[in-house]
Amino acid sequence: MLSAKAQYAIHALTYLGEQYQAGYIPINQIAEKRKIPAKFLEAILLELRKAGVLGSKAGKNGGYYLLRHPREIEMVQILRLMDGPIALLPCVSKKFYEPCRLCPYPENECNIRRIFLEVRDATLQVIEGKSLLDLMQKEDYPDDFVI
Amino acid sequence: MLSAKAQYAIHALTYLGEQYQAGYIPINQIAEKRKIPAKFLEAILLELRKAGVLGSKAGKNGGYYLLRHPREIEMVQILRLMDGPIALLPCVSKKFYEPCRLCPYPENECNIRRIFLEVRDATLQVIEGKSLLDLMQKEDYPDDFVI
DNA sequence: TATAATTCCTATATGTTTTATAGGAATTAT
DNA sequence: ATAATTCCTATAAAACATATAGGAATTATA
Repeated sequence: MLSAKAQYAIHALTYLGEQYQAGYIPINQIAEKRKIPAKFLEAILLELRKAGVLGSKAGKNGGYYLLRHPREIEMVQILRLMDGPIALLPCVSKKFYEPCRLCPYPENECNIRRIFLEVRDATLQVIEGKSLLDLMQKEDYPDDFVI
Repeated sequence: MLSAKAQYAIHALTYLGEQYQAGYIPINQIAEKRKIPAKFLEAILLELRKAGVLGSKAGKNGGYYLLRHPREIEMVQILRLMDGPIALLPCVSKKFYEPCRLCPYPENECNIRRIFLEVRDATLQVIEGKSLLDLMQKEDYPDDFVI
């Protein structure tokens, strides 16, 4: 399962995408509309900003906004950023690989590994190529709008 | 990612399957051969026994054994037993469903949900139908052997 | 029948991660 | 100036995962 953090991130980002006309969106508005604890959300948005997904403006009338078109924000990046590996086992992870410590035979002969590699590939097959736009409720996002 | 518990369970079960000639297998042997903390493993095997996956015999020369042919032990049952849901979101879980608490619009219109349903289905597509036998290193398990 | 090897069971400890909050500094619009 | 915001670091609280303790019950067999 995704962590609460990852779920909050997804909902916050889709909210930002859906409110694209509204300029800078303050944390509290997102928190209220999507029922996310405000201070926790603050930490999440900070992280998304540092990862180059969001921009922000401090001060009165400030807030957060998407740095790129939702089509250019990869779903898989958000998931990895928040929760780490997509794979179910370290030994089949693309980005967080670690060797198996448990069994004596070599990895490339392991049937456990082979099957969990299939699972990982099936998952990536679905989510690679998916963007924030696919997660949003809007069909009518302007083709070139970035704040 | 799978918990250590789920990984230990998988490795313990495949070990039991691979040692099918050996009769009752004591906890300590599995723990040693698969480098699993013995007391933790004990709790896991107990749970698998209570779930009807394993049988056990107490006393000298006792130990654990598979109650069914490895072909009849479903991978997906083990995963759910150890770690709960296969799905990444509660609102798309088959066996652990919970409604979404975050957004205001109805579930059947939610694009987040739609995509995570795709992910779940892709995962299940791979693992449903897979059995312990598929996870084991043996190709030559007798067609009808049960202890 | 005594002994050793095992599972059984419940409780608890320990550690780690996740989730959440606190609080003040810096920034900005008006 | 003031108010509304982000920024940042620290910490608290809760939950969960991992691991261990220890004695009772069971069983084989010497």
